[in-house]
Amino acid sequence: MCPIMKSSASRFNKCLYFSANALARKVEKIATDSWKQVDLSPSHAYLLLTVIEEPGVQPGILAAELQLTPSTITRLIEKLEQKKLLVRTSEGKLTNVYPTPKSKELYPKMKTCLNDFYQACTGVTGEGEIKRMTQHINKLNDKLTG
Amino acid sequence: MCPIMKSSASRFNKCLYFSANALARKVEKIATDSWKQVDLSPSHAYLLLTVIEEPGVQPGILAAELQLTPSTITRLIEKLEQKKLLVRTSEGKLTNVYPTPKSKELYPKMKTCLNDFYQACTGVTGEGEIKRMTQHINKLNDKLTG
DNA sequence: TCATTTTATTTGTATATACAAATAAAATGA
DNA sequence: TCATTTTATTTGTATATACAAATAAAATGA
Repeated sequence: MCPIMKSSASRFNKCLYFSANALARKVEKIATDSWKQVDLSPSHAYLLLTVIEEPGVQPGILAAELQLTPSTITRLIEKLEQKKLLVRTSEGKLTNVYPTPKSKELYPKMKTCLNDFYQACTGVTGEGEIKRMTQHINKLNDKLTG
Repeated sequence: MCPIMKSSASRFNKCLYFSANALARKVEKIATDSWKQVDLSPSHAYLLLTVIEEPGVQPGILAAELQLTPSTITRLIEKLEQKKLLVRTSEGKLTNVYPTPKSKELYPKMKTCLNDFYQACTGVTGEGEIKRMTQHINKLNDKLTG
């Protein structure tokens, strides 16, 4: 590869498929590092945060908020239940998810992780650019969902 | 959820982790649809395209160009070998990957898929915005790579 | 009121990808 | 020149996620 090329340069760097995937993987890695202190993967962490902040939230709501499918939400909840970080109660077809004392105890540390992640991102290119970027991506997301 | 909220709106829509992942999954889905005509997943398709255009390319080069790890490249190659779409030859520690007649025959159809994907993306928000977006993402990717 | 449809969740299974370790060849340098 | 280090690739295993089907409860409407 030509040494002047930056890392994203390739036959496909014009292609949104590559750019979007590469970005997601890199951000995933930064997030994974940030959440290591509490021994949670990013998606488990965000789900748990949501449950702590909205006790009793239902899986369907979690799916909508985290933009994941219901089946993925079920799998994440199962794992966190095993770790005694949350509990499920069922009534009819509805399920409510609640934090446990253990996870509530973890909450301040999780806030720190969230902040660490944000710092790690803004450290690379500056707060303004990350915010703008995130907004742009959100707007595109909305259009692609439409 | 407040009905005025757009789909990306949630407690975390300020978070690059969510935005980047959600975008990647949506783009992945559009790409998957585009490549269905040739019965290939997007990553298999892009790898195969690269091999057809650079016969003899080595796995390490593919990893760099497609921004995937070498182990993922090996796995993709194995699958495409099974489908008789490419072959590997080894000499010492180096491996060369070549297209087969079958894959060369597929090439024009693949070009069509590539174009379909591009049309599907630009159809949503316009060609200019997709190009700008992709460039911005690439720039951020480069910074995150260090 | 009860058959039908819709909604919420879970289960079975598959795909995409990565990390760490293994393998094996090539390059290096004392 | 040969022991050590580096490089390229593969293998074993794990994680994140989705789709389709199953389940089961609730809502609907004739």
